[in-house]
Amino acid sequence: MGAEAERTDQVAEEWAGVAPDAAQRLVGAAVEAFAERGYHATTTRDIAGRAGMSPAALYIHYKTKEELLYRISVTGHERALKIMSAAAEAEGTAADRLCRAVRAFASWHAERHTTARIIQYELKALGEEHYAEIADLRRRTDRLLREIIQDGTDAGEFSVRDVPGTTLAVLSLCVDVARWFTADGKRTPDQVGELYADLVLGMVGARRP
Amino acid sequence: MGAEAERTDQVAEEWAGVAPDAAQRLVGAAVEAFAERGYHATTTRDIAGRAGMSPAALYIHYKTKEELLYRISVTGHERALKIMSAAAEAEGTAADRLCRAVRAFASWHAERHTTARIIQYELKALGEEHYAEIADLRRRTDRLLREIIQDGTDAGEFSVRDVPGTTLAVLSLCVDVARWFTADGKRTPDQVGELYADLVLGMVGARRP
DNA sequence: GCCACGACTGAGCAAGCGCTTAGCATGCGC
DNA sequence: GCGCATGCTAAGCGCTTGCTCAGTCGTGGC
Repeated sequence: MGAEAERTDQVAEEWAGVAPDAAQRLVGAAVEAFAERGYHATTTRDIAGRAGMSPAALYIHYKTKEELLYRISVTGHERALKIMSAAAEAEGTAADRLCRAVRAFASWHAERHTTARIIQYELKALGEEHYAEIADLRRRTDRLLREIIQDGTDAGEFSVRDVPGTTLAVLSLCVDVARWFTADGKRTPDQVGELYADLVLGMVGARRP
Repeated sequence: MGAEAERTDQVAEEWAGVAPDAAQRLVGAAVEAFAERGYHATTTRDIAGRAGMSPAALYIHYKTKEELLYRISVTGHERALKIMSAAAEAEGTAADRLCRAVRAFASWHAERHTTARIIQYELKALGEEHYAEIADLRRRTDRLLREIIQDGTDAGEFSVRDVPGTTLAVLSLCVDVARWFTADGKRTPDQVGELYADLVLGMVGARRP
């Protein structure tokens, strides 16, 4: 199986919950097209074509092209938030939780770099109300990470001068994986997660031995 | 003077070398428009309008809309490379040079976040030949940073397990400043540079006291 | 005074955009 | 067998896009 088909399979799996089948194929096609060319450079004809349908079919399942972006954005942000909250609520020291959080968050941005690229770099293309909803999900993700870093700092595990600034930097580092990661690069998503967890522990002054 | 006019002034200053005046106003207008809405969402009418000219005037000074992006991209990448090479060639320990490099590189991405946003996030909109030229400038920037980190690791100043991976992460961290930085935020570009230099020294296991 | 020339505009072209509409198959309840 | 909802397509509408071109304006050389 070639890299192309593999990715298509992965995209399909990611949207397995969407029904009916045509709607699922459309959202999968949109993810691929948006990630490849950007939202504004993607045409509704392109999306429909990739899904094997006529341009008009798109509008039976989605009101506008922006709604497709919004659905992708909500699903992606919810998944990212879930990953972060799973790590935040885990047992263990702050260093354990930070390590888990960064490893999972960074490797998700590598593994699902197509979806991640869209949700991180096409925010401005969302409508105003949709943007506000997404911004709330983003704030919640940020707060979870900040709390871990604050906990570690309070407990003396970390040595961090600027907790909000460091939180911002760690999030930014993980998010930007979606920009540079490619499936044919020399690192697997897991390796990226490992590397990043190690680097971030260094950033907060709690490098593991 | 309002924030709007201030930014316009800064943009004008950045492109002060471009002649004639109309070409300079056009490239400044393009920087603002591309950074605000993205390349594909910006129309040539918008650029010309911001420069106080008719749509046709653009084509006297630039062959296509893509040429404007290319000029912005070359200038921006050359400036970023110059910043990196100044730090790389400086006197001092590897930690000194890394600190300088990150401080200058990150704060440039904050200070000139409009230009930086374009050159970092609109690469795919470049034509093939133009892209190849830009990719070369990027590789040179990467190499300079990697050499600093390699030097520090060889000298025992740093403790880095994966030099190319860490280089990628540091560059990614600095570059992504352009995505989240806004002039009305609570951090100045210099403060971002200071914070990031400190965090990166931690990443390489050489945190200053 | 007049011409040549570069800078610029108003009008507009061909192509492509997001999206709509009318109509056609298919499959279900009865 | 029939009516009808559903999922889809072919055609195309109104508009915007990047870009062009004929012509106007202001200016410097002679």
